[in-house]
Formats: sequence, C-alpha cells, structure tokens
Amino acid sequence: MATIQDVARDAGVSTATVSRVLSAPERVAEPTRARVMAAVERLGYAPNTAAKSLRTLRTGKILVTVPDISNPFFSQVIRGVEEAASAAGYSVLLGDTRHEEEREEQYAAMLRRKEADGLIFLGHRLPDSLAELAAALGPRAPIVNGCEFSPELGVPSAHIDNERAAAEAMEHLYGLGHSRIGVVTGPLASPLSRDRLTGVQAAAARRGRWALQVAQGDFSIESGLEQTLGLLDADPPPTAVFCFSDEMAMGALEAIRRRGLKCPADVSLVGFDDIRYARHLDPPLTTVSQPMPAIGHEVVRLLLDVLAGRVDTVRHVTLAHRLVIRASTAAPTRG
Amino acid sequence: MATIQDVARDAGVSTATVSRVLSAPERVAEPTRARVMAAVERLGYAPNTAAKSLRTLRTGKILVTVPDISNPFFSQVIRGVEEAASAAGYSVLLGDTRHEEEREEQYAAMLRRKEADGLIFLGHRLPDSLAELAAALGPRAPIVNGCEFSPELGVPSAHIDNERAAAEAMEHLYGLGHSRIGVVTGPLASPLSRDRLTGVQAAAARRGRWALQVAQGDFSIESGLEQTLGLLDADPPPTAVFCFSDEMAMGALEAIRRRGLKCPADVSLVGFDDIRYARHLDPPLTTVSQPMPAIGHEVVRLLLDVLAGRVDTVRHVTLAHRLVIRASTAAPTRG
DNA sequence: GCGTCCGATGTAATCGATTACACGAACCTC
DNA sequence: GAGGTTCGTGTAATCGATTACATCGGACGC
Repeated sequence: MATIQDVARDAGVSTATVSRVLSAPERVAEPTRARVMAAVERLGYAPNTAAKSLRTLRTGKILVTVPDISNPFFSQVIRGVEEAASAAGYSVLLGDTRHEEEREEQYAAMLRRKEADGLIFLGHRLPDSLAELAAALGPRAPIVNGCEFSPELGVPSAHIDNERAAAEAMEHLYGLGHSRIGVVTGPLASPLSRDRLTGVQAAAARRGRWALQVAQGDFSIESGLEQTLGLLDADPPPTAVFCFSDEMAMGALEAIRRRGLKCPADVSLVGFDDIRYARHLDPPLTTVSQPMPAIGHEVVRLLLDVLAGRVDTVRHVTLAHRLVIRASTAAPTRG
Repeated sequence: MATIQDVARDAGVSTATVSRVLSAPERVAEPTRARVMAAVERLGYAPNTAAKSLRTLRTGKILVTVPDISNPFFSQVIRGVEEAASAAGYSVLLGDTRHEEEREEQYAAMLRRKEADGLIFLGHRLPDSLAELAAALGPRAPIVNGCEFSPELGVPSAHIDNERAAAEAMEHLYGLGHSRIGVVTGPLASPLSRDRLTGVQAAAARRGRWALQVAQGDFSIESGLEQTLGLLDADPPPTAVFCFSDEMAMGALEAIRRRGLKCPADVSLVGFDDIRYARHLDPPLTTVSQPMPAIGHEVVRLLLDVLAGRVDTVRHVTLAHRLVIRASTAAPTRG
C-alpha cells in the first residue's frame, strides 16, 4: 500500500500538500494539484484509516446494535441505516446483542473506546455506562435510539406514534363491529409495548363495551401461537385478535387454524410492522405498517447532526405509520 | 480517555511495561504487573484502537458483504457470523451491496485499504479487484465466500451440497409418485442455482418419465408467485413445484391459491432454506434446511485460519443439509 | 571475586496521516 | 520603494500505541 510519503515523493511536493489536495483542494494551486492527483492515481493511493483516525479522533464508523438481526423488522431498519450511513461516507459496525445485557455492555465499551463515532441502538435498553455518558454530554452524546420512544433516556430517537397506531388498529376492529377483542402485547418492559397498550386501552375505553383480554407475548411466532390459543379458549372467545407484531400474528393464524376456526370469518386478526411477509400470508394480514427504511435513515440523520455539532436539543422524530387493511379483518359473523 | 502514558505515570513505570502487561503479562514481574493493572482499573484505560492498528496493521474487524440484509436467509447467516466473530474478539463491518456491482467494489476497496482484516462475502460475485488479489495471494488471501461453491474463484468457502440437496428434494417428490414437476430456480448467474438445477436434472434423468418444466425466478416472493402461475397454466399442469428458496415458495403458495388449487391436495410444494417462517406457513412447508448459523460460524473460522497463517490450501467446507418433510408435500391425487 | 548470563524494565524509533506555524514570493497601496 | 497582504508550500510536532534494542542489577559458576 502506497503511503502519503510515496505520493509526496512521486509528485515532488511535501506530505502536507498531498494531504491538502485530498481534503482541501481549493487551498492548492491548480498545477500542483494536478501533479499530486496524477501521483495518487499512479500509485493507487488511499489514506490509511488508522493513521487518519488516530490523528483526527474520527473513525468514520457507526455502531448499530440490535437485539436480533435475523428478525426481519430489525433487518429492514438496519438496511435503511446501512444505506444512509454509506451515502454519508460512514461504515456500519454491526452488533447483535441477542437481548443480552452483557453483550450490550460490550458494545457500549466499543463506543467509549471510540471505536465508532456514534451508536445507534434499536431496542429499549441503554447500557448503564452509556446512560451516564448521555447524562453527562446531554444533546451532544453521539447516541441515538431507533424504534422506541423513551424520553427519560435523554437521547434522540426516531419512531412512529405507537400509541396512536395501536388505537387506530383497535378503532378499525371496533368499526367493523367487534367488541370482544384479544390483544397479544410484547414484553411490557419495552416502552413501545406499553405505548401500544395505552393506545389499545384508550380506544377500548372510548368504544369497548366488553373488557379487553390482554396476553403478554415476546414478539416471537411461538409466543403469538401460545398466547392466542389461550385467548381463543376463553369463554366467550374474542372475535378479533390484535398482535403487537406480525410474527406473533403468524403464530396467531396458526392458533386460529388449530382451533378449527377461520380467519377472518371466525376471528379477525391484526398485526404490527408490515414485514415483507404480511401481505403474502393466507389471508393477507391487516397490519400497522412501519416505515422501517425511513426509521433507519432518520436515526442516521439524527446521529450525523449530533456528530456535526448541529444540535442543541434532544430531538425525537415521529414518522408516519399506516394501517394497511387486508383480508384478515372483517365484520364479525353474528351467531 | 486515559492513554497508555497516563497509566504508565500512574503506575510509575514506562509505557513499554504497560503495553507488556496487557499483551504479554508473563514477561512482567508480578508486583509490577499488579501495580499496572491497578492503574488500568483506576483510570478505566483501554488501548486506542486506531493507534494499535496503525502500529500492528491489524484492525480486528471483519467485513461482511451481503446482497440483501433484509432477506432472512442472509440475516441468519450474518447472525452466525457476528456470533463467531465477536467470540473471537473481532467486530463485524456490515456491507449491504443491494446486488449492485458498484457497491461491491466500494466494499472491496475497504478491504484493499486495510480497513478490515478480511472479507466474507455472501453471494456469488467477487469484485474484479479482489479476484486479482485472491489470484496473487493464493490461499493466503483473507477472503472467504459463504453459501456458494465456486472453485474457480480460488477462495475458501462454506456451503451445503446444493446439487445433492436439490436431488434429494426431487427424489422425495418422485417417491411420493409425482412425475410432472415444475421447478422455479434462482438466477442462473449464481453457481448455487446452477448446482441445484444440475441436481434436479440428474434426479429427473434417473426417475422422470416426464420432462421437467423449469422457470427462472430471482429468489423473491413475487417471482415465485409469477413463475408458479406460469407453471400452473401449462397443460397438463405439474402436480408438484420445487422452488429454490422459501420466499419463492411463499409466492408459489399464493399462486396455487389464486388458481383455486389446494396444497398439497392438488399441488405439492417444496422450498429451500428453511427460514423461520417455513414451518408456520399454511400448510407447513417441506423444504431443504440449510444450517445458516453454522455457515456463518464456518466462514469465520475459515477466515481466522487464513489470518493466523494456519493454511496452505484453499479449503471448501461442505455442511450438512436436511430435507425437512412437512405438510406441503403429499402423494398426487390420481384423476 | 570476577565474569557471564538472564530477567525485568526503560529508551526511543516507528506506524501514516493532519495541521499549526513559518517562510518566501508576488502583488498592492500610498 | 517600504510596509502590508495574500497565496502557496514546506517543516515538524502530534495522535497513542508497539517493540527492537539498551541498560541494569542480581544470581550463579568456577
């Protein structure tokens, strides 16, 4: 690999000039610049990142942590992150925390060690050591949250209005004439689940003549299956089920089939996220569509603003969701 | 952030000693070592990565490129990669190439610039510049391929035996009594698709009394839908369809429903990959199960062996696949 | 008691860039 | 034409680690 010294020698200038040609070309006279560029081309020179970042304290890397990269919801957000980051000249360091606090701390340490310029975390938990950092630096902490809204963390975030989205899903069901509605939430440790539950309860308070049946899942297909089986075994059973993720809704579909019921004839079903499979299920799933790529883009933008010092407050960006009505919801059959 | 100088001062030793305590503790006398460690703790010292990698020419990073991170097959492989890499003390730089050659080259440049110690690429295309590198360095090029087997690339790889796996899927269908079988391949530019097709044709040659109907898809749900519609419209239509990915099989399921047919009563269906949804479809999908996490682990191991100089040949590792028979396949109904 | 060797530690060069500061030339201005 | 700018470029310090080589003191052999 050619170094800046090689280029300088080849072009007959000092290393300072080479450096300037590359980072502040307007400060170099045209003929010199041309000579340097020619040398750069000839030698195939590219600046050594380690040296650069040692000197400048910038790495050009963004660390992104996610509880489970194989979850299609997260992997679509990540895709948006990668896209926006690479467009801005940053590269993405991926951390899969597997929902384990220990691994979250490991990645937090990478940020503290300055192995990345900033951290984007998808999920609800901010490691203690970073919470301190965020408290100390305020709006200038290079930490951004995606998908959740937890103002008490004190870090910027991009997410949808989970409360309203959940309320809309419920309104849709009430509007169709459902009154006995079962809900499968995510873990209530996550604000996102709590927000959605708040929205559900608000809608129920306005419209529901019947108590809600609420079960807690963990966003997995299996938990959707299990919790929905429980809901369907109630007497009387719900005529509609609202799951806080599409994966759980897939499990719910299976539960409905197992009980010998039909969706939507016997039980209507609403999911959340609109992952790529939602529209291809049988029946196609009514669900709350989240703009995953846009969330990814937005968290990157928030982070870049912090890194560029363009901020003085902690910003929370709410992106638009959309209730997508497909064939899994219908009016309840009177019986 | 504390530097090695701070630690040295605090412990009353030279920086050389601090460095040795951290990387070759046996060369330092016990009392000194203890004093240094105490200082390290007290100051919360962690070596600066940039400085370290500038000096040692190692980054501790593995670059992983993937055509589409939001594809659950790849995201599960990535998960395995991340797991194995972080267990070995490496971190993962993620590159989503979106099937675009230009982006592949961009990431290739990162490797050439030594921003990562090695590259793992999932997919079939090795950028030209890296092909040169691989040719020049032979088995010591820090480049590994996952999922595909292309000996002509000259880089190590981990994958299943696609040809045999596909043949087994066909044997399963022939064994059930099917003779008119439709196949939806992936893009034939990828060796993986060609290998599977070879297996399919070999099985057909042994067992098929009827010509195969082969359609080419692109692994997407939509292409599975479209190509299967085409196959079903043939006269006579196939009684079974084999798709080279589970996502295409999801599309195929939809095609079968659209034509008013039942799976498996009218048409049996076999997929490939065994992504997390395969078992939860209606009907649960018979498919060739690939060990995605194991592929991820294995490519990392191959790369680490190269990085450690523990190799003198280009190794190709074949991992075990498994035909998982579920309810989407059954004997054809005579008539 | 002297020379040798070894283990523990320190000194300082080095990796490859960036950038504050210095310098000289050319060009104005009055 | 003396003094002041501006412009283009070079000199050299610096970032924070690693490591070859030097040094020193003590143990050991004869």
